[in-house]
Amino acid sequence: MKADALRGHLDPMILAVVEHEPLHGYAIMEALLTRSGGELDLPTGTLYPALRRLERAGYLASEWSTVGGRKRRTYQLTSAGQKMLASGKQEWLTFRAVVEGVLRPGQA
Amino acid sequence: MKADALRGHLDPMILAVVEHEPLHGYAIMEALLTRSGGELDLPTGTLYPALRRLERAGYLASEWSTVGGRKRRTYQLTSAGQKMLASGKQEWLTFRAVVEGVLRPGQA
DNA sequence: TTCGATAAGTAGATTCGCTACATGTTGCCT
DNA sequence: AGGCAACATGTAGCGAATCTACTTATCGAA
Repeated sequence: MKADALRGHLDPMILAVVEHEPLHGYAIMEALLTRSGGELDLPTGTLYPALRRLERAGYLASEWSTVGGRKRRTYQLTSAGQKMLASGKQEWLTFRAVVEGVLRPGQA
Repeated sequence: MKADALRGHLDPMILAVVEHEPLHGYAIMEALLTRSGGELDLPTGTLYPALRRLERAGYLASEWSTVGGRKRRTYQLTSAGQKMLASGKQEWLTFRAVVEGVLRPGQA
């Protein structure tokens, strides 16, 4: 999968992963990897800045903790983040329809 | 639809539009608009540079003509472009599976 | 004769995912 | 004991592609 195919789609994906349970960065990476069937293996230089961006934008809130001697920053969805996620899901459906309307991927 | 959702997906869409008939830039814009149900209204500052990029990359070939006093540059798919389009369609399916695996857009 | 549609382009800004680097802990294997 | 994989977080700077805004030009209709 090409690098910048992700552009503009990563944010809702991150929000989706913490929708039902708060997770720390590393766990978010693992969740994305699992949910994508091993396809989405984000470099830390992508994920961590993205998380800070989402927090700065008010979609995530974070809290530090220490588990087994390791420091974790755990992120949870804010109510603004919930709205963002909902509209992100909707936008995805629109986007998918647009691409498939043009691409007609069923046809060889 | 957000601006950079398109990132990395525009190229195969352009190639798809000229798959069965060569078209000039303006007609490609219209075809994208039509096929996308009015959603994909590209600014010329996006489309024309993209076409030159695709030609430079060897996926499109162009030819000038004059129709009704207006100059047109008509683009057609090269054989490299055909391969690119085919793999682009395949990549789209992968990408869609990745996003939907993470997003689970059916769930509220 | 002005305006919308047709037609093609460039310059420059912005954004964000990437590579590469930096730091530190824990626990297993040899 | 030493080393290495996994766990955990982060920054600096690059590059590519889409965008806004602008330019130029023709044609037909109001």
